[in-house]
Amino acid sequence: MKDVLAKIDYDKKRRIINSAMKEFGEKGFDVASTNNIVKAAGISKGLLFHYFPTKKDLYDYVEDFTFTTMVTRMKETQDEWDSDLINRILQITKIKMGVISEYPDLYEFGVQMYSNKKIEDIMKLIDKYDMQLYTTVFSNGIDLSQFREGLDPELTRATIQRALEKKSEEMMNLYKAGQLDSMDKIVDEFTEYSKFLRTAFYK
Amino acid sequence: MKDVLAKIDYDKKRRIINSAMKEFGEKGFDVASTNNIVKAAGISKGLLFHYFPTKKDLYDYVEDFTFTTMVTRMKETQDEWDSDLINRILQITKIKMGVISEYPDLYEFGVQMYSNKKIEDIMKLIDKYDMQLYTTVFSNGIDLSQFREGLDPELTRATIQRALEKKSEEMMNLYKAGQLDSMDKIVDEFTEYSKFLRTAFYK
DNA sequence: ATGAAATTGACCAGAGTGGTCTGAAAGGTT
DNA sequence: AACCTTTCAGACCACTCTGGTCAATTTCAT
Repeated sequence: MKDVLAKIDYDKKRRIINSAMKEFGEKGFDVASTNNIVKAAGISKGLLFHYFPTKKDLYDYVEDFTFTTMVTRMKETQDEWDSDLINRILQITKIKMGVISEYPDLYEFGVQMYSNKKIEDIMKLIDKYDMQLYTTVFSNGIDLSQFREGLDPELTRATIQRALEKKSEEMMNLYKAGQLDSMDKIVDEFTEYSKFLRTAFYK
Repeated sequence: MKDVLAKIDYDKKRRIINSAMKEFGEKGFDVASTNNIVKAAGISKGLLFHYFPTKKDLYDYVEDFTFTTMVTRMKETQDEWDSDLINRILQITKIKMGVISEYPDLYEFGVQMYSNKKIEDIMKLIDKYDMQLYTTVFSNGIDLSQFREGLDPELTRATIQRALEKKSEEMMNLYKAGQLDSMDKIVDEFTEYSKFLRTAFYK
């Protein structure tokens, strides 16, 4: 499998991965149909099973690909991470956007992946892919002394994070509904909104 | 259909509705299996199709039931709605919790319902069930003059709403994962968190 | 021209589908 | 008890779709 897989044309591989992510992400492993995947990817059924002997092999490959991609992208920028919470969230959001614009269904696939697993299995994955650091990406190394006096720093941190995450979900929904032309607009509005949060919470 | 339906034993009806909500909510109309529904409801296939001539009839009934339940519950408390944003959100959250504890899968079914429909069809439903008021439940009749000077009132409103919604999602996930024993705990922690938001945003 | 690699899609057995139908059980009325 | 109606069961049906196979064709480097 591996040897035959290494030689695939890059675009074809991307098409297969994207189609598989979408189908698995929408329906989960059992209900996902290989027929739909090959149709969406524009290849024949025989070819898919030439590359991936079984449906499960395809799923495992996509899962590994998803983790590896996210971890790699985050590691690349790790030494530039800001200690200011809002800047940090902006950095991570930009990374997410970058990945999503290349693999539009990676995120939904990731969500589906998590929701179908027991907590212990998720722990194993986090361990396997060296993601410990990223589970605390919004708290580790963050400077909490910038917030206004009289506000509990940890609650302030949590609130800023919640507000920005919800905002980003709202924007992503608009984008998916086709009511937002470019991803850059998301980052722009995001930056604008974070100014308000600074006046509300920062010294 | 209607005449035969009116006579069903209440518990049996509730079992059928809950099973149908769960199956439709998880898998959507096409993939949902009537076999699974009857199995979960503990009735025979013949009986289900005695009450609901087709799968579509069952789906329509559950959809109507979901809307009607939500609207009714909200209308009941409408005249007590608070003009204070945080109190209003607390009120609505309690209503939601009440419904969910009676029909655990109603909420997921509702989400699924929306996600499979075009915007225009959703508009029709909102119209049909007289839900216009509830689409603006967190902005209509809210007193924005209580917020601190120097903070944009609309952005403040949106931020409080985002923070509390995200918080409630976090709690619901804990509850679904079995890490939270009672729904009351959710309301308690919710109330506690809202104190912080008051010190941060209110005069 | 030749051999190897990539690619196709008709095909398979099996599982599962929504829905039907015969008839058993339960309950009410006389 | 006898009879009728309503409620319920589950085997059964025709049909669709599944993951996976494989012989045949195309592509391509040599």
